[in-house]
Formats: sequence, structure tokens, C-alpha cells
Amino acid sequence: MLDLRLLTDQLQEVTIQLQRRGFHDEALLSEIVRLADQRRQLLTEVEALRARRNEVSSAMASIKDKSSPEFASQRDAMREVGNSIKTLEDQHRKVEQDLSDAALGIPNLPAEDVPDGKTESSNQQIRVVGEKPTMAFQPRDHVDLGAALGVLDVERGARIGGARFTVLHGAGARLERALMNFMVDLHVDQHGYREAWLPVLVKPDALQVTGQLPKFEEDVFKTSTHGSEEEGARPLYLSPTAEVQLTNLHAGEILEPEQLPLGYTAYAPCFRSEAGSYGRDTRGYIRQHQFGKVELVRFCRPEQAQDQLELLTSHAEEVLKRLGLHYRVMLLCAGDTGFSAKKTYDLEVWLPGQDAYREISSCSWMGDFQARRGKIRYRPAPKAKPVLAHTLNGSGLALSRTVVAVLEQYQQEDGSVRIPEALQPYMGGLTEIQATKS
RNA sequence: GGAGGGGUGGCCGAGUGGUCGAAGGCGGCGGUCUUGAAAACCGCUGAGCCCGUAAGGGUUCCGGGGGUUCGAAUCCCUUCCCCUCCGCCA
Repeated sequence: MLDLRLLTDQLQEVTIQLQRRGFHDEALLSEIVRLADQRRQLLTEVEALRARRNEVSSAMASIKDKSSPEFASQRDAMREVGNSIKTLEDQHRKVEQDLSDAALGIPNLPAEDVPDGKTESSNQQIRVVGEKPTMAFQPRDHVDLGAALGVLDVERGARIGGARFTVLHGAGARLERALMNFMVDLHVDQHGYREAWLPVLVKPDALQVTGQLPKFEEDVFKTSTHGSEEEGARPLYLSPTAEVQLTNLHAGEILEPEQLPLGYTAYAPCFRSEAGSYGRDTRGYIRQHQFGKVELVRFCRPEQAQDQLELLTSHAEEVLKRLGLHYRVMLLCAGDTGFSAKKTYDLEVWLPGQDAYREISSCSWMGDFQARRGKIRYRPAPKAKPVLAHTLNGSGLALSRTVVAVLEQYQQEDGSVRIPEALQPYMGGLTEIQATKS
């Protein structure tokens, strides 16, 4: 959520910044300004009445004879004041609700150094790391490779879960598990993250903090609950990314300055409905309803944020470097930057089987956008007023796509796949995946 | 699932309709004393919102929501969470 004061005081500037990312609902913006103004008026009015009531009430408390005419007349007068207060409170509550509904639909402002542009074609290539592996043969894609090796089983995945579910077998399953441990260990031991093991079902409130709700409900899986929602039963959602759980770790808290910057990492399965992506990436292990991911989340002071984004990105990159995977770093243009983010680097790994770079990590600086929704604050100095923290997150990395990248970049002419050296200890010393009879 | 108990400030804990944002203690900060430290003593010590350049003023918050009342931490309804015992269970 944006700072409403900023929005109302500098509407023009905010509008321009939002237009950069393709947001053009200026009617909504002026509605917010109107509601904010109305809210303030109602509040001033109701608080004046409450002040009066408080004053008279404490005077009434000191009247000893509660049956005196003096007491009775004051009580009658206050009865009307009480009713007015109630009426104004109802109005205020409604305006407050409308205001928050409207404000939750406004995306974050892009950072200044984010390039203009509407689509991914305007993204900027920042750097390229490593080189495309030379192959004196026609590289195969991971679906063919995985099927031939007996490690990737799309058919049986569909049998169990339907489309966009996959079963891994043998060395393939172990590869995913090895990657998970390798990544978490790296971030904990080398990068100083605190490891977490998390709930996967999450409350709507948690999703609202990170920005998936209320606007993108169709993208997440919602579970059914006992009892109707009208009766107050709150449904739980399958978390689409551990960013949700990790960012909410400090919701409602005031952190001490020496705690920052602070980093968490976690492996968690992620679930996405992929509504609206029909027909896209239907082949293989690229876009699944369920996938594993090792997540990185950082909390910091505003003045640390830009550096923290570079640091976080370098942590995700380190995984690719140690695995010897060729990739490039893209700075997303304003139009391609996600709803809650100010600035995002995508890491795109080279997939020779598709002759393309594909996103394998997305590292973002959210500013105070999520912190405002989640009331995540820190105290800049002892006794100072709490200030909203900044949050950052990134995949470090998406496991399924790393499996794909290893299969495709380490494939050999005979269809076997070498295991990156860094991973071999996690694979029980296995150096190569070869076809097995299944 | 059944039966009970409980949610109060950073923490512990009192408070069952009226100057209660809330006793007392702990912790933290500052001071006195001390060569220094400890002890002792004194003072300060929550957050949000509104008005104001500021000083300051107002208001809300005792798990959440609603109600009763002139007035609610206190009474009523509802909901969430935690604990104990029983049952079930990876």
C-alpha cells in the first residue's frame, strides 16, 4: 500500500510514476483523495463529540446523588451526543473501509532507476555470467532428456494431479532434494540467513500483506473450510511463494535497529493456479501448479535498501555460479515490475533445449509497500518513533527450474547428464545420471 | 471431537460499570551516591490517528468484531488464539 499522505499531497507526481508502470486508473486515484478528505472531516467531527462526552462523563461520575435532577438532565443531553457519535462512527467506518479497499488496488511506485517500458521487451540486460556450453550435437530439452533417463514423468504426474503436475523418479527426485539442501546450506552457512520451516497454508491477512490479495485472488489456491464464510470461517490459501510466510514473520512487530538488516531463508513448496496462463509453457517442468523454491527475504532500513537488493541478488546468483550454470541478469522495466515491487532483477538461466533464457529467480525491493500493510517497523534510535522497514525478497532459487537447467546445460551427446561438482556431495557422490531400465 | 481454564503495556501480574492508558514488580533509559562498578534511592519509560510550522492539544487501543449504558478493561453476544485433561492421529 502506498503512503496515503504522499498520494493526496503529491497526487500529480504519484500519477506520473504509476503511469510509468501502465497504471491509468486516475478515477480511482481521485476517489482516494476524496475519501481521505472525507475520512479526516468525519474523524475531526466525531473526536470533538467524544471529547465532550468524556468531559461530561467524568463530571457525572463526581455527582454523588445519581437520582438528582441535575444528573438526569445531563444524562438526557448525553444520550443525544451518544447517538450522534454512533451515527458518525458508522459513517467513518464505511469511509475507512472504502478507502482501504481502494488503496489496496494501487500498485507500488517504481524506483527512479527503473527503465520505462510496458513489456518485457524493454527490460535491460545488466550482465551475462558464464557462457553457453558448447555442444557438438543438437541439444534436447529436459522433457525428452528426463523421459529417456526415466527421471521426469509427466504422464504419471497428470494421472495423479492432472495437468501441470509432474513426478520425479530416482536420481531426478534426488536432484531436486539435493538442490534444496545445497541452496539452503549455502544461504545459511555462507550468506548469513536464518533458516525457517514454514506453514504452507496461510491466512488471507498474510497474503494481503505481501500483495497477492485482494487483487490477485484468482492466482492462488483457496482451500475449503468447515463452516461458511458468512459465519466467520476464514478460508486458508496454499502459499504461492514463501515470500508470504517469511515477510509475515515480523508483521506487527517493531524491530530494534541493530537487528537490521535481517535475512531469512526457507525451502517451501509453492502453489499457483496459473489462471490466465492457459497454453503458455504447457510443456515440461517449467510452469507447474506446485513447485519447490528456496526463498530469500530481507528486512532493512530504507537507506540500506538499494544495497540490500544488490546483495540479495548476488546471493541468488551465487547459487547459479556454484552450479556452473550460465545465466544473465535483467533489470525489469516499469511495466514488467510486479504489483508490490519498486525494482526487480530477474535472473534468467540458459536453457539450450529451448534455445532461450528463462526466469529462474526474481529479486525485488518492495520499499515500505508491504511493511505498511503488515505494520513491520523498526526503531531508528532508542526512544525514537517507529519507522516502516523496507522488505526485499528473491528466489534463491526455484528448484524445478534449476532441475531443468541442470538437465539441459549438463546434457551429453548420449543423453546422460553430468552432476555439477558442487552438488555431488548432496547426490551421494553421483557424478552422472544415466538411463536406467524402469 | 468432548470437558474445563485463560488472553491486560517489552515481560510478569492486579483490576468485575465512573478521573483506569490502567496498581505493583521485572526489564530498559537517565540521575544521585562511588576512584570505578555493584547495591540503594529518585525520575522517565507503549502504539495508531486527527488538528498544529512548532510548542502542544484531542482521540482511539486491555486478543478481534458487535451490543447494552450518560459512561465499558470491567456486563452481554460472537469470533480467533493459547493452555490442561480425555478421545483420535502422522
